[in-house]
Amino acid sequence: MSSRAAPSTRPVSASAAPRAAGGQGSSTARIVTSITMAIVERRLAPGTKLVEQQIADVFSVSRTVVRQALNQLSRDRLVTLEPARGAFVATPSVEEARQVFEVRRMVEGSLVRQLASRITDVQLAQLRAHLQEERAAVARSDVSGRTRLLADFHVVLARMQGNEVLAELVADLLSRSQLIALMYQSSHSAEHSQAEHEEIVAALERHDARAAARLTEQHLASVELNLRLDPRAPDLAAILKPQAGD
Amino acid sequence: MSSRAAPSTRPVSASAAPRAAGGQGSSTARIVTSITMAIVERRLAPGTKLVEQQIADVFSVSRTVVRQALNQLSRDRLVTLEPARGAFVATPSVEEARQVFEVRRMVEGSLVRQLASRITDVQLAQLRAHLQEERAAVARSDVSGRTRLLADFHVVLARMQGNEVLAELVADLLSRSQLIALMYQSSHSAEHSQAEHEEIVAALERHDARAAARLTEQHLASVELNLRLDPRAPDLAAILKPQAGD
DNA sequence: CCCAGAGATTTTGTATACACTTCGCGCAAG
DNA sequence: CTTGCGCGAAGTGTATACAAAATCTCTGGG
Repeated sequence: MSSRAAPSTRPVSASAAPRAAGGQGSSTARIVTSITMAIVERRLAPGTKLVEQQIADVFSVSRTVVRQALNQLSRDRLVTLEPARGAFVATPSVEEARQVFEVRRMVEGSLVRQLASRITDVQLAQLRAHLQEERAAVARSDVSGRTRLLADFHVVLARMQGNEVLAELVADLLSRSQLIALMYQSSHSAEHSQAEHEEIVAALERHDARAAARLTEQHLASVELNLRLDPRAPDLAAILKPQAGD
Repeated sequence: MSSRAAPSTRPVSASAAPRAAGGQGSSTARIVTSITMAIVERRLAPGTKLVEQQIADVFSVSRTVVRQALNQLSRDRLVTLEPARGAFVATPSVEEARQVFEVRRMVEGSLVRQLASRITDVQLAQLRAHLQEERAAVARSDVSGRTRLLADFHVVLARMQGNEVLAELVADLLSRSQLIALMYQSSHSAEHSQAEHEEIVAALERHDARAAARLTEQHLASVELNLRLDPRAPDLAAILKPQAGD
């Protein structure tokens, strides 16, 4: 039984985690999950200060545990820790957003290119099932569901490569992407994203590596271009009016 | 001044860190650096148990701080945390080793391919300077110096893309690679690695993206193939005789 | 001689306490 | 009315204390 590297508590991406939000792992994992969910589901706006004692009260634990959780979250880039000042929900800069998407294009492009040749029928069936779920969520305007499914698509692809390190990397980039997406409110419609996913899967079915990679990179470029990455409005702007979106 | 994303205390790779090992950052960063160095310089064998109080005594701090450091190290995959059992120097499995190298081929391949077209003369000069240092270290059989330089080469390349997220990712994969390399003692000679670096830079000088990418992927494959990744000898073997190295 | 189990010891996990830094408010001077 | 200073409140950083878990040891039985 080749022992898995480490548990590492990655909450985001429901498909991977059998047990969902409520999590019953170690108390610190529970807090990490809760805060991650809160950020991704935009109940916690970027820039929000996270006071240790308040969080400790909410979860009925000591600050010790909360600090551990905040440390983990800072490694995930969902939270930034300012020495002696406290923890804040991260406010990724425009530059960081660009960089994250560039890395995603590189990683996911390569991933899909390789996957195209080796993908199995079972995996293709899995993908088609996932696409169906996406379509359903989009159809019934299930916002939080479709957001999760559209993100999970990428993690599902990563897992299919059978490379856990890669899957975790993609999951990591994805949680950051979600924070970015909600900060620079995307004009990219869910329908559009969903349609692009269909195209990628179609290319994979044809085992057309070149097309699959190109479509993936285009998809990510398209998502990025539809962010409001106005260079004149640095992160501050988003911080100053956090209530804008929802 | 686009604010950098986060400090994040990445000790490995000296070129990036102006201040070296002795580090005077926050006490927890100091410990992370020290332990990282110790692992990479193989003074701490894989599988070694890291007892919190012992470390606390060494650095004259409380366990609180040590625990933070161990948490960070576990996020870097240099240490694994077993609940209620303690922290151990990581013993990456053969499978994990393969996966890390696969991801590196994907990421660094893409990176070099892109870099080939946009690389500047100044950057090429930097690379040539780095190669010279490598040659010097190899020539004078400076083992720890050449190990560091050969690893840094990859981080230097990553930084040149001007993508901090990417650079950190590569640095991350690199520290894991170094742990892997020392666990599955490589038969890959430093001279060989160094020569391959020369070839990659030569391709970059010609702005030959295809060749540069191919050479990079070959280089990484070559490094991986020269590891003693004997499938019959799982991680346990290395755990059972932790005192071998030093 | 080997194995199993209860108690002692070590070590981790969590809570609490305290010092030091930062932030906000008020007060006084210009 | 504005501006600078200082004091008080709030919050973080670290140490210590205590409880729970695991490991080790020693003893008794098979």
